Amino acid sequence: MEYNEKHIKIIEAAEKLFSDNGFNGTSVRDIAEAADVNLAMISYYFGSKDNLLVAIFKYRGENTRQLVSEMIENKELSPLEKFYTLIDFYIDKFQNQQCFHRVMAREQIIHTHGPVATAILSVKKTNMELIKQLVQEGQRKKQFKKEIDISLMMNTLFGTVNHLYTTKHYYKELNNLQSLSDEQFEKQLRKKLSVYLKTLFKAILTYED
Amino acid sequence: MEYNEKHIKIIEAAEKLFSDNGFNGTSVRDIAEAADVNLAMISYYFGSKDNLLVAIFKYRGENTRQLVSEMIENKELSPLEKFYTLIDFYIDKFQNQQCFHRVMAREQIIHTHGPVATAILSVKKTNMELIKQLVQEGQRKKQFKKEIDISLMMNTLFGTVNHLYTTKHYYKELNNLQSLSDEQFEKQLRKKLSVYLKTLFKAILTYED
DNA sequence: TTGATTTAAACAAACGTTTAATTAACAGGA
DNA sequence: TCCTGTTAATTAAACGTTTGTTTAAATCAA
Repeated sequence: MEYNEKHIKIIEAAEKLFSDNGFNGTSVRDIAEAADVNLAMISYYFGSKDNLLVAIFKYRGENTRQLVSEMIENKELSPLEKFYTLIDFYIDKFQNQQCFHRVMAREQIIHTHGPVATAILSVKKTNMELIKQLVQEGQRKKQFKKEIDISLMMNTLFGTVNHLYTTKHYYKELNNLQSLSDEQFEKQLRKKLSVYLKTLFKAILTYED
Repeated sequence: MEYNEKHIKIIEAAEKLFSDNGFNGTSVRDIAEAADVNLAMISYYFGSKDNLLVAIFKYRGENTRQLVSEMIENKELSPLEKFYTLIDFYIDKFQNQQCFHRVMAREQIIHTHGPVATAILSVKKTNMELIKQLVQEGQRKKQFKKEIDISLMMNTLFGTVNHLYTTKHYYKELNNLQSLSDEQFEKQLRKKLSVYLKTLFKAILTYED
């Protein structure tokens, strides 16, 4: 699917509104106004509001694979270093596309079947494969431990990052960080999370119990 | 707030529908039909649909504190054993109240302010305090390591359990477990998650890097 | 008889989508 | 360069539903 400027304007406006108010909490009229296009253009371009949601997932789901797989095939880094890079990659992804990930976090709960679920599943499958490769490389080189449940481990990675970024307003409150500016807070959060996750995953990957 | 049978019938019907279709994806008429009450009774009892959502959070947020704090004050168990009990407690909670936790997972993303956010924050504060006590006890007894970011650690606990249970249909697919019956799957998931999290948190709490 | 509960009906507002008319873009032929 | 035929893009208006909430009458319990 090719998207022109107007498609993208609509997609990004919808993404922001879905993120703030949810899919059903956003009207097509809201989107049209935010994207500064006529109401009917949304049906004309995407067919329906549901299809627009699917378009958002397709639009955002394209680039990831190549980036991650290039990084994994990098010969310079040890498996653990690669994993550290992967962690920072996902943190950056959540940080830079917070609207999208909020939409995804909400919609993946409801859509167990249908086109949205299919789009999400395909991204998850890709992630799973790539991480599996990386873990197996680490195990071959005896740098990771033998018994690693990759699926649950991914759940911890995405679950932690996802939960933290989608509910960061609670994190801010619980840690009395309300005085920080948004930028300061985001910067600090990112740094802390990065250090924390690297320690955590070093333990998961190497700690024999 | 006192809830009679009819209140609870409405609350539980709403919880199930919100879980399946989202808050804005569920009409008051749907709820009335599912709860087998007249449409107007919902306004009569709760005032509005928004208040009904708040009522769900209050209804479910009541019991937790006492259960957890009794468990933490139990003198028989070591801090690590207590933490293991806590993990199983939360797994059971998510497993037994999946509808509620799906609603919560979705709504906590959107509600950054207002009565829903307040209700959620109060539950989180309680959890945080109790876990903090437990971690500090473990540190005093030299069984846990010194530097532990409790807030991020909680994020991992809730993030992992939450993400896994709210997106278990993807987990099932990704691990080719479609042939399992729902009961078998749930049973297996619970067991695996319990073992996994105990290993994981033993590492987080004791592993010095 | 009084006040709480329950009901069917009605309310205006908002919803996603479609329609039919209008404008813009652009091709090929003079 | 201009005219013309055709398709694509854009618009305001309207469509029929559905929405959350309210009303006013009816039923119930005490």
